[in-house]
Amino acid sequence: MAVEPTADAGAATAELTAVLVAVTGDAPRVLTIQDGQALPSGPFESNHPTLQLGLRAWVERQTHHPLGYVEQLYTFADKDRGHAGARVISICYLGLTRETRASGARDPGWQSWYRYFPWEDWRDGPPALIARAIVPRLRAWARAAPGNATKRARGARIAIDFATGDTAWNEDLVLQRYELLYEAGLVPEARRRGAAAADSALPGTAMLHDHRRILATGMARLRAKIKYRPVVFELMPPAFTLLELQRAVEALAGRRLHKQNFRRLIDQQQLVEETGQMSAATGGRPAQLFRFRPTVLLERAVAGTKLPLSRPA
Amino acid sequence: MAVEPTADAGAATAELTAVLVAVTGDAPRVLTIQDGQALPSGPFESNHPTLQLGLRAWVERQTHHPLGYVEQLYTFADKDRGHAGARVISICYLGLTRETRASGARDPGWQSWYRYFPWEDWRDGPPALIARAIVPRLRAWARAAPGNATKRARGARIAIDFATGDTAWNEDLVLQRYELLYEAGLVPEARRRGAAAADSALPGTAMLHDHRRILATGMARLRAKIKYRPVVFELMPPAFTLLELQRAVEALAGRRLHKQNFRRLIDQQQLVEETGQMSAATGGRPAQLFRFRPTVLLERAVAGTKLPLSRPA
DNA sequence: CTTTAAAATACTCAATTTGAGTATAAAGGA
DNA sequence: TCCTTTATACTCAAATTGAGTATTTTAAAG
Repeated sequence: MAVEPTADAGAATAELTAVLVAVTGDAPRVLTIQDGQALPSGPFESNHPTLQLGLRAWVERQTHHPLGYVEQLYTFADKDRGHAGARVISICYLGLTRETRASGARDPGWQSWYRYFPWEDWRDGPPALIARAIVPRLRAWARAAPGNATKRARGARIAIDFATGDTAWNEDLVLQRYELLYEAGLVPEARRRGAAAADSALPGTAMLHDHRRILATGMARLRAKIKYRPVVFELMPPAFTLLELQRAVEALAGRRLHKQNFRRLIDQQQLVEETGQMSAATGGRPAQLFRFRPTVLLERAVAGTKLPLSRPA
Repeated sequence: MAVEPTADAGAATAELTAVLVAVTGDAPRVLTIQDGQALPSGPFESNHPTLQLGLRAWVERQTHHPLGYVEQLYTFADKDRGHAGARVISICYLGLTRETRASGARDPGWQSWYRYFPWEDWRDGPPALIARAIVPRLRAWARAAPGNATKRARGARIAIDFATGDTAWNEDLVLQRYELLYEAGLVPEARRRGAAAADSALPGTAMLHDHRRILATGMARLRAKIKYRPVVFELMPPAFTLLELQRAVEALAGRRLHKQNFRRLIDQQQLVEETGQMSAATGGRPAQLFRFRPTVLLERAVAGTKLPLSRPA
């Protein structure tokens, strides 16, 4: 077993793809190119010591944004990823960066990620399109399954992923939901492959190649992560109010939090400290401005930064 | 930004590396080659539709083991990974498989992972070598740091990773601990690079290339995962007693569990069902044999399969 | 100057979950 | 018959979690 790679057995081309996330106000943003149809990606240049540094340099050169937290997402090397012939290995990263408002001009590259996944935003309750468009079509697909076992299995997946049964909505299942819709032929990307022909389109913008799947992977990872690691920090400006922090988390998670409990947790964990300054109130009583405690940066590998995502509803 | 990859900008060679885990009795095993000095790896053959299928086929051909759960771990493409010249992209996977006892003959390829990380096994309390050998040397390294800020930062990392302060031992930090030892020059692998020269060796077998780091990554991932996903199942035989299940989890986590609470959780989550048969008792009162409920396989993407890893001590 | 809306802030409370026990039953071997 | 080993049944207190009420502070609208 195992072995020296022969000269060209594993020959391939490597490229980087990035899911760069920022939060502006209450919108979770992702950086796109080609009019919102693709994620930034490019060839992997081999003059960097590590992949991660290569990605950092590349992103910062392209976007002029400092990149806070970076994490590897997934590596795809599936056969028909568009390019025929030589296999392309695509190494995908998730990157978090501070609010983007460059200089007044809204950069069109930063899109709300709910543009691509409208069913993922439950901040104002269950999106109507789930009950109206998604579930009925998925049910039809389940009924059309070959055997009885398959029918049941599909039904169970629908119940779990879209909370139609007694289980509550689970915001982490972004990728599973996308894959379910893909298999059911409800997204246009599915048409290219062998899957069932795509029905009339569902709301939600498609992307080129498998970029929407990559975005789903990034969203799922980030949503899972904010529950036990203080990564939101990377998305916040140097000083912020607690409500702004809460709104940022809500934007990412796609659901509302209980304000009092959110604050209880935040100060139990001693993640922030007062700056002494107050915010230019945007309506009500002025709020204190906080900053992250410097030790958080070090401890970030550890503490259980659980966030009180509220339950069923 | 972004772009068509040019002809040879991202040229590279791809190889697969696998961390294959099994549990026999109370030993967590990992499949190795070259007399326990390396993880199985080989060139990535491009005639498979997806990476994962490629890995599966490759592993099953090499080891004649059916592969249960497979998950991508990490992709390395760092410059000086041994081979000079062309960059090698190494895509690493974690794979779980059933108990290995092929036919009586103990396969020497399956090694206890604590052979490589003796400080990670806390099942019989804190390993003596931590207090005796590791912490003193790490402290010396911290004292030798250039600035005061660096000294403090190193001290904090030691406290968190090796539970010297008031925080409890966190079994998930396998990778962080390895990297700390690496930076401190306490593992022989560090000698090759720029890091401080390795001291007289610490207990724990080293591996070739960066395979020990990859193993650490796999261990960390698996330890984190068993807490919220029912992946242990992939490691168990078709029928097993609850104690055997508990021992398997303990083997992976490297710590003891509270028996009664473990069982409470197991049946709250309805993960198993009785087979009706009893085990050939190994000493005491015979135990019932259980099997996993078939639905678990489907739901495995979901349920919070929390395991009661016991606290501080 | 009063009213109102938008927040911040301070508490309370019940239900669950968690960690850790004690007590008892069943089996086999010395 | 005693002893060891394991299974199994309960109990209990502490901590955590989810959800609520009540009160205060400010800016802006009327």
